[in-house]
Formats: sequence, C-alpha cells, structure tokens
Amino acid sequence: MDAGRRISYILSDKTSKQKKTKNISYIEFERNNEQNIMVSLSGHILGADFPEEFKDWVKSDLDKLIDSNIIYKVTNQRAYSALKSFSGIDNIIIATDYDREGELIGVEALKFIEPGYTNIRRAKFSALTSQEVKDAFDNLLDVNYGLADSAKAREEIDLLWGAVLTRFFSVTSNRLWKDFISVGRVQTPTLALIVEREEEITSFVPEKYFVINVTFNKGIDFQGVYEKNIKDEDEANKIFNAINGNDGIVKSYKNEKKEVYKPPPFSTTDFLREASRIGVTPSNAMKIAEKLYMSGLISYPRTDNTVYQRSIPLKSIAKKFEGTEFDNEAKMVLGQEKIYPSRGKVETTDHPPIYPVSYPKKALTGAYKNIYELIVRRFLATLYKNAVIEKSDADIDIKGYNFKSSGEKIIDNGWFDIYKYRKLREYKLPELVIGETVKGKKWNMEEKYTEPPKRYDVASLLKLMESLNLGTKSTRHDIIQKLNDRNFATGNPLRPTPLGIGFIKSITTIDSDIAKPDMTAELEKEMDKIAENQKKLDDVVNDSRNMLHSALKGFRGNKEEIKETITSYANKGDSIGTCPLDGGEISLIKFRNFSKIKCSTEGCKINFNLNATGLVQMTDKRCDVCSLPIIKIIRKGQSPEYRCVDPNCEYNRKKLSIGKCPSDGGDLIIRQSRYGKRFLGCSNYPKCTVTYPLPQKGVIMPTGEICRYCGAPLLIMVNGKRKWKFCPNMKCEYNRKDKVEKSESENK
DNA sequence: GCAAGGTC
Repeated sequence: MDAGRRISYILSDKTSKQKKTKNISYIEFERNNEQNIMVSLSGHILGADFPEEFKDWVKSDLDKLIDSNIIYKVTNQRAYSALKSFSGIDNIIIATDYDREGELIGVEALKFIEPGYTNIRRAKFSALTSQEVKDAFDNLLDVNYGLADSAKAREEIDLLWGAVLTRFFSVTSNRLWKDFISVGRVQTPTLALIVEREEEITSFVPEKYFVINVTFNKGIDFQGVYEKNIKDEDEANKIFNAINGNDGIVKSYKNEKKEVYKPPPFSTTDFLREASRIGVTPSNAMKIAEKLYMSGLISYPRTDNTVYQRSIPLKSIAKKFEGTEFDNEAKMVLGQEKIYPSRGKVETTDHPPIYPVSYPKKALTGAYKNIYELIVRRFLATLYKNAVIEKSDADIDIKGYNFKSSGEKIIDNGWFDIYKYRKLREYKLPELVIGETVKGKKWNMEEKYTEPPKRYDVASLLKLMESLNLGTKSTRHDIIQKLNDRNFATGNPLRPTPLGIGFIKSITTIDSDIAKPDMTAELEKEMDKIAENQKKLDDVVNDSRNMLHSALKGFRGNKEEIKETITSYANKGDSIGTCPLDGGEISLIKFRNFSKIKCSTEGCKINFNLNATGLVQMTDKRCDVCSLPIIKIIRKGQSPEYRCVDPNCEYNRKKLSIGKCPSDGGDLIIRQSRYGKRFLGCSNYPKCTVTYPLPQKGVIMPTGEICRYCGAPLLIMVNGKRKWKFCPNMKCEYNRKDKVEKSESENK
C-alpha cells in the first residue's frame, strides 16, 4: 500500500475508497463527518529546465545560459491532472514527507489546485502509524515556504552547474550526444574519489617490514607479537636472535568485561551494506525492499533515520514473529523484563528506520526471503541485549623486548544469537600472573610488505558518500550506476575507466568546488539560511551564478589542455594484448554504445569497431579465413566467444549462422531489431526478406537438422534447466505434431 | 541531450 492510501485508510478508520476515472486517480474518505479527497503525488510534479532557445549545445552561449531564467515543466502528469480536476475545495492539507524535498513537492502541488482559498495547512508525521498520522491531522502546522525555497535553490543550482559544465566539457572535448561528458555536484566528486583511490594504488610503492611473533605455552598455546613492525632488516635480525629460544616473563596482565553493542536500527545505507554482505547488490536490494514495502511487509525503505520513534509499537511487532521461523528469536526478545531498543547517531523526522511491519502470508523465496530475514533479524537484534566478552591483555618480556598477547572470551552471546550474519570469535589466553615465566615454544620472524589501499566497492563507496553528505538515501546507488552507464567507472570493486581518469584530471586543472564534496557542504549552509529566512532564494541562486561565471572563465582558460587530456586518455583505451602482426599494443577504446579495437602502430590493419559487451582479450590464434587475429569475449556465466577481429569477416558470419534459409540458401543469422528484439534473418537481406521470430530469453543452438514440414532449420532452445527442440516457423506443424509425439514417447 | 531529487 502506498503512503497516500495508508494515510486515508488510517484517517477514515478503514473506510477510504479508491476512485478512478479515465485519467484521474484519487481516494475519497470521510473523517469527522467531513468529505475528504486524497491525491497521491509520488515525487516531484515539476522539473527545472531552460527555455527552448538554448536547445543547441554547440551554438548556445554558456554565459547567457547561466543568466537565463529557469522554467518549470510538469514531469508528473498523473499528479498534475488529478490536482487540476477538483473545484470547490475548502481546505488543503499537505501531507508529504516531512523534509526539505517533501515541503517543495507540497508547494508544487498548490500551484495546480484551483486558487482562491486561504486555508492551507501542513501535517507533520514521521511514521505511518495510526497514532502519528491521527495526531498530525489533529495538530496541523503552517506550510514552511522557506524550507520549500531551500530545496528549489538546490534544484536550480544543480541544473545550472550541471548543464553549463556538462555542455562545456562535452563541446570542448567534442564528445556529443551519447558520448557526452556528464558533470554534476554529486557525481563528479564521487568519480574523483574513485580516481584518487586508483592513483594511490598505481603510485603505491610496497615497503618491506618484519613481524616477530612467539608461541608461548601455559597449559594452552597462545601468541605474542612483538610490539612494533620493524622496517630495518638488521634490526629485525638482532631482535630475533636475542629472543629466539627464550622464555618470557609476564610484565602486565589485566582482564575486564566489555559489552559488544548491538547494532543500530537500519538506515538505507546500512541496509544496503549488509545486503551486499549476504551477496545482494545495492540496486537489487533496493528493488526487493521496494517490493516488500509495497506488499506491506516492511516500512518505507528510503530513510536516514536510525532511531525508532516512540509511536512504533516495537513489542507488538516482535509478537508477530511468534510461531514463525523466528519464534525463538521473538521469544528471546519478548522474554526480557524491559525492551531497550538501540539508537543510532542519526535521527531524522521524515521516516522511521527500516523495520518489518508484518509477516508474509505466502512464504517468500530466494533473495526476497533473504532480504526479509535480514530486516527481521536486524529489527529483533536491535531490541535484544548487548553481548558481553571478557577481554584480556598481557605484556610479556623476552630479553628486554616487549611482546603483546590478548584474548577474548564470550560471556554472553547476546544479540549475536539473533543476528546470525556476524559472529563473535574467541581468542584464547590463559590466566596469567605478573612476574611468572611462560614457556616459549616457537619463535618466528616473517617478512611482509605494506599493501596499497583497497579499491572502493559499492558498499564502501555508499558509506563514504553518506559520510561526505554526497547524494541522499534515495539517489546514492543511482549515482554509482550513472558513473557506470556513462563509461566513467566500471566493475565492483570500482575502477575508473581511462575516460573517467582523463576527465577528472582535466576538471582539476583549476581549483573548482565542483569536483569536491565541499560544494555540497557550502550549498547546505546556504539552504539552511533560506530555510531560516536569513537569505532569499534568488540571492543564493544569483551568488551561485556568479561563482559559475568565474569557474567557467577558469575552465575556458585551460580549454586546450582540457581537450588534450580528455581525448588522449579516452583514445588510449585499455591495453588488451600485443599485435600478432607487428608487435604493437592493441587497445580497446570504449564508447557508450560500442568499442574500438586499435593497434598502436601507424597504418596497422587492426582498427575495427566491436559490438560486444563483456571482457575482451587478444588470443594467439589467427582466423582461418583472413588470417587476422581472433579475439576472445568473456561474459559472466557463459562459455567464451571467439571472433575474428574484423567484424565483416566471413568467419564471424559463418559462426553466427544457425542454418540455411529455405528460400535462397543464404545464412540465417540471429539479428537484433530496432527495438532490441532478436529474430532470425537471411544474410541476403534486403534481397531476401525471410525472417523468423525467436524466443527473447535463453540460448539458441543449431541442430543441423531441417524441418520436414517447412524446410527451416530446427533449433534447440536452452532456458535454465529446460531444453527443447523447435521449428522457428511458428505456424509450422512440427511444433504441434512432432513435439507432442516426442513428449509422449518420453512418458512411456 | 545537460543535474539531482522525488518515486508505483
């Protein structure tokens, strides 16, 4: 159930009714003997844009674009027509999310309701619980126009900087249309983080160091590690020779009980990180969470909040899991004398943390089951007790050198019994007495190397973006996806592409905030001033326009360098091997919709387009037809594909051929239609127009057999575990007769 | 065609 339906359902004591005419959908309900209409908005209704005259990227003057007025276009037609359709309204209550963007969405809606009334109020609730919603509508507030303006400033400044710099970098590097260079307040600093990390890794010089450790024994074996890592080999040898073969004397020993705190309630970022620990990617986890929310199983999944509001009936929710597979866990939680939920650092007023709302009537399966279970276990864990461990630490001396030993013993497993994704580990250390001698058993010196920092994976990047305040709970994973789609970064862990590196190098030629998280921080300050009526929307946007003029001036001064940097990096591509013809370097240069394979030697034949997704490698093999090299394309979960590097070579056509055309004997080839659907077509097109439709999913293989009814080649289809033979001619009798005969004979 | 922010 969406938010609008839930609110009206609560306010009307479950008597609300959904109404739908041709274009308009709304909800009617009665409350306190008054008729109400509820219109669900679902996001912004208006979007900022520039006037038509600035349509052409190459011809538009960017300084004029900066000073242009910003127009607003309807982007949510459904909400717009619903709002437009009513008249004779006495009161308006805005009940959007209680945050900056929510306030703006509400104010956008006011624009489209018949004017002429004065009574506009605002409902403030932070969870869609019965109590909160009813209280909110009994205690209405005023609309906060300043808050809405602060969001509008954000929107206009993002459009101005984004559009102006996107156009500047795209036009300057001559990468237009699908290959444009996208610049934005959130995406560009995020890409810069990925590029900076890659540079740290490539410039990293490993350093050698030595670790000395000793296995001691007192009843049981335990480890002591020399207190320092030693860089100097001579010093390491000196220490090792001194301690080797000797016993130790206990210099200090202490042990104390420590609590291991239970985790805070789930925010979106924490949820996505934990989901990726159990093997579900953030975008998948988000999709699943949205579906669970829509089916009423969990609360709203987009939230920064990590503190349960008082209105959430924690105990009665925990009760819902009695008698389910979480029976034990629920009873553990409910068996406590009092329940003290954990609290995180962030507390917001728009939504509760993510928690389960109900137990599914129909059992969930696959990733849905795992994600739901994660949310349930997290919820119950936040209501249970902290774990307790006994931590012991000792200093042990051998010949004047200090070794550290430590141990951890579980006293009470606490919440770890519920949240099975984490485990407490025990490290044994016997009880020691200061001054006693412990026997040495093994003495060891190890040579190690310092390691470069790790690349960010999607989970750690989400966390970092959150701490730098880049993006919001709803947009962060989209931004990472965008960097992927725009050919700036790839894979997980994320690496920048040559284009990504070249672009960041070129944008950091001048010291502009657009590549740093600072721009968001500054914007936040200005937005707060607007919200508190200390500054006006237009003044803030105009200040930003002036900063943009001067940033643009700076970039213009480096135009040649920017062009050179981006093109040289983008054209360098990734090296995928050496050229078997002349020993040159073969590069794969990626564009948004295709790639180029090119040899570094001037005049070399190898300079072809490549239409393929997946990892491309050179092989030593040569094509039988044209003797150019064969390339290998690797895709996840599929056997590798081999192709001649020349896309027009006969070798590739034969390989793709799935049989002969019954009309003229040409090759039937799997092709893609304009709309992305695959079909079989004759290689003699346009002379021969024979085509056959194909199933859109699964692997299609030739059989070499010919259909005895229509002469088309018979094919085998493999989709998951199922596998069947068919004739691509849908009307052919083969599919009715021969297929039936076969399955009957299998039944015998 | 541009951004980032909402969201069935």
